[in-house]
Amino acid sequence: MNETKKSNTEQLILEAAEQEFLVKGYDGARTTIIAEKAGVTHAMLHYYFRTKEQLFERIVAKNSAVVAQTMIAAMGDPNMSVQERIKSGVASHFDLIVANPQLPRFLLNEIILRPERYHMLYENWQETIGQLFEDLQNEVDQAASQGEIEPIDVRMLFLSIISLNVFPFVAQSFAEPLMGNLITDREKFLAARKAENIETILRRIKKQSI
Amino acid sequence: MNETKKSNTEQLILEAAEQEFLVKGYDGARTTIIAEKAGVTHAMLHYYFRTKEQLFERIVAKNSAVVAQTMIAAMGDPNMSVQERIKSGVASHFDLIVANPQLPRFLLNEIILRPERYHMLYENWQETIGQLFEDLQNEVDQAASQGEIEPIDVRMLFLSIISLNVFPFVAQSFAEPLMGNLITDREKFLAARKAENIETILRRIKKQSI
DNA sequence: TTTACGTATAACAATTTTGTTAAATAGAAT
DNA sequence: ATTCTATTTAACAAAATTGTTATACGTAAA
Repeated sequence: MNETKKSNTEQLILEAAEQEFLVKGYDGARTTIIAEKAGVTHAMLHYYFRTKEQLFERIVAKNSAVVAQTMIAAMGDPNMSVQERIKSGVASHFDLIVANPQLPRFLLNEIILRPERYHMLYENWQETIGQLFEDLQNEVDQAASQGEIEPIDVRMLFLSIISLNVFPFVAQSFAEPLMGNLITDREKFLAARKAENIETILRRIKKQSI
Repeated sequence: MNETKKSNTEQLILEAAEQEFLVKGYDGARTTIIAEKAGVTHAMLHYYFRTKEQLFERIVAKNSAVVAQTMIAAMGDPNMSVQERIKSGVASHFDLIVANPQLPRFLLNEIILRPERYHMLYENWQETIGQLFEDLQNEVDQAASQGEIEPIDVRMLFLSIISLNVFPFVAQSFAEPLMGNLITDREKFLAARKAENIETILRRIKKQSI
């Protein structure tokens, strides 16, 4: 109930555009189809957003904030022990992906296709993420030196976390037919997968008994 | 030196098409650009392959064999102990991805966009993969019951393996700017990442000391 | 009421992209 | 030499996609 500020048709177009762009990407989406799905003539689309490009920008802008959010979430809550922090990081990152399951594939593709367009995003992200890496690495190093966990490069750990959490969504339609009944009950699978990813990451940093 | 059987221009077109399609996908690729990159007139492209669609089919056909190969590789060599089998599976799967770094993103996207087109692939894969899952699950269950490893659903394990191995390539251009100097030396990073993924998976199945 | 403004429609224009064709060329087979 | 075939070229046609414009409509302010 918070998006009624803008004219109704403008909003309808934005919603249809988001669906189309997220699923089909910039190249695959068609302005005529977007207009059709929005239930407006396709001239209206150009009236409100001038070009496909500008409409696309709106969708990217709306969604790229979420991406930064997910990356930060994956670093966990600093007010916790290292293990707890990482555990909460995996969990909340996973939850954010579940809430935006189409977003990763979309953005990964668009960034590969037109990297120039996303330079500005990186400048925002780089320092925030860099700082978080630094902090977390310090914590990890300290915990490792006290024998609480195994030493590890947090960037590698981070890459593992987002790999485990994101890939099943990027690859969903690929994996589904191969996994038998594992994925059929979506709720069940999501819960199991979340637990599995947490387990995998925690075991990775767990101190090996000698 | 083994592809000179076909006429030279046909081969040139195929090579250019593979580059374009793998990077830009079906929607993003342009037949004119492919022809240009191949150094032939774009009428030649239609002369040899009639339609963009048919040219695309050729590229898909050529590459989808590799995909089946990677999945099978990820199951490891059955003539080994379970730990060794899984370790070798992760390693050789990783190597296959390194050898075809653009393929995963390409196929994942195309399958999502036009699932119908890939039904035939699944029918081949499903039984092979299903059988491999069954065999491996038996081995794992047995090893687990003897206290050698932790019990686990091999499909979950498989999903983790391909997540860890594939995602960094799918997300390369996204991750690069965020990872600082971690990725700059590609050879070094690949070796480190391979070791990291093996370690992560082996720890996942390692029997916990009590 | 009338003016002004944002919104809507329908028809059209421009551009991009894919696909075709007729005629020219070159080389091998008869 | 002639015929036949595969290849090439250049110009063109068709389709799909994006973008524009002239005109109409409705509503709120003057």
